[in-house]
Amino acid sequence: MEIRKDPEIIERILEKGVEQVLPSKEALKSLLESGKRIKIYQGFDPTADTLHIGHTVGMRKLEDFRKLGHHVIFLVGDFTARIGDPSDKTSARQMLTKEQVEENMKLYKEQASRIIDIDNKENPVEVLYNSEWLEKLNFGDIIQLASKFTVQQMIKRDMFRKRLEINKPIYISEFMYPIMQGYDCVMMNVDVEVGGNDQLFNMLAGRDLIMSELNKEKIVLAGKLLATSDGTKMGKSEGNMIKMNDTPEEIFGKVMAFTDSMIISGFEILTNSTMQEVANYKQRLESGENPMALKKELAHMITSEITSEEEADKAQEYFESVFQNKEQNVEIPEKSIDKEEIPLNELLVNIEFASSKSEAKRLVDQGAVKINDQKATQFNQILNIKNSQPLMIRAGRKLCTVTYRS
RNA sequence: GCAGAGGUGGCGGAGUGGUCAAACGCAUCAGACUGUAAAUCUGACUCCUUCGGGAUACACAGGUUCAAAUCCUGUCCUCUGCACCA
Repeated sequence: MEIRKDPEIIERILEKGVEQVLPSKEALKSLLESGKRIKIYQGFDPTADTLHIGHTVGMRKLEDFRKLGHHVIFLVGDFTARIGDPSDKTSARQMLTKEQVEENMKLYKEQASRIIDIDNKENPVEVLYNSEWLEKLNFGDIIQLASKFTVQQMIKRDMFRKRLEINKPIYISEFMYPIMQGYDCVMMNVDVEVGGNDQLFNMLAGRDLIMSELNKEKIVLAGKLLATSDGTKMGKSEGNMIKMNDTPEEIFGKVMAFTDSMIISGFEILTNSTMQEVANYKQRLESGENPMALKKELAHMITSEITSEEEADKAQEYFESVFQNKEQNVEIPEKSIDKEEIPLNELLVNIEFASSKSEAKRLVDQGAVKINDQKATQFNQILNIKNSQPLMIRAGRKLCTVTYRS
């Protein structure tokens, strides 16, 4: 495998969307310029049934490394997912079962391949599962590993310290997570680990471990996190997180709901734009261009990179006509139900616009629900689905048409 | 192990026998205003309901009482101090 030293790609790896590189950017740079083929990985824990946009940050990095001809590993953290990463959790989390994890894992590879060329002919990405080695460890091995770390090291970690301060429990199992991640590094014998900045602690644990086990310096590349102006991580709530299996319309809409202060970092972190292009966007924004227009460009770009160009065009058209010009002669998402007649509140639950009938009722009471553009007032009114034109239902920001399916 | 404190809704945190589906704050959702932005104002925020109500709920399991988040007993868990330092 020939190793390329394309300065543009190297520059991008080192700068774009990068929070920090340890021990230093120079170290990584000289490694990339050495012509040696290096091994890079990022781990993804299948704790949810889909990857989300935050994952694409690291995947873009992996793709750049891959393009240069390096050995890239996409590690599925099927074992670690079951234990749970304590990062940014204020309280310990529920462990997942093996079945749940397997279920979640199914779509990961397909979704990742939208960003990374996993099956590339010349330089494919290796996909590994960490249960392969973690499952085999016995108690003796684990003690052996654990003895490489001290409690002092562990409680240096910000979130553990916070919990200590507010007298919240910290379980020993939570200390094991960084150790497992470190062991991954050792088993794969990697040179570089990529991850979000929230993973810094875990990644550093691996750095120490690989140093003592293999006498090798692993470089850690920590990516920026998409954050709002007040520093809170974006998408912590389910509703706003852009998932890889969202429809193009949803992706576009969710980007449009970004706070203005996220636009520039959105271009930097979530798209393939070059640093120069990002600087241009920043320039345009500062010169007083309507943030909304820029946000639309961002939304289009993100949507097309996750789905396709045509899908993004359609999503934009949909967004503009439905939400901006309030037109209706556009194709809107269609849902079908198998009931001939149904009360409104049940319908809202059925099409997942509300999670319970009580909630559906509340939405109606608050004037959030419209049927064919008429505000609905009766939460229990019976709708005839079978013998009518498709109904257009809107609840807050959500919109769809409902048809009968026999 | 001993002693003390404590476990309340997504989170923080009031409440110490009835007026508590639980103050207040944050988060969230909706309405108004907008650019599906921010800020602001308003409302909602367990579930079911024939919209009158009903059923669950304040760690868990029992008990006292007309009535319990609130009192009693047991269990589990957390924190602090002391002891232990294998």
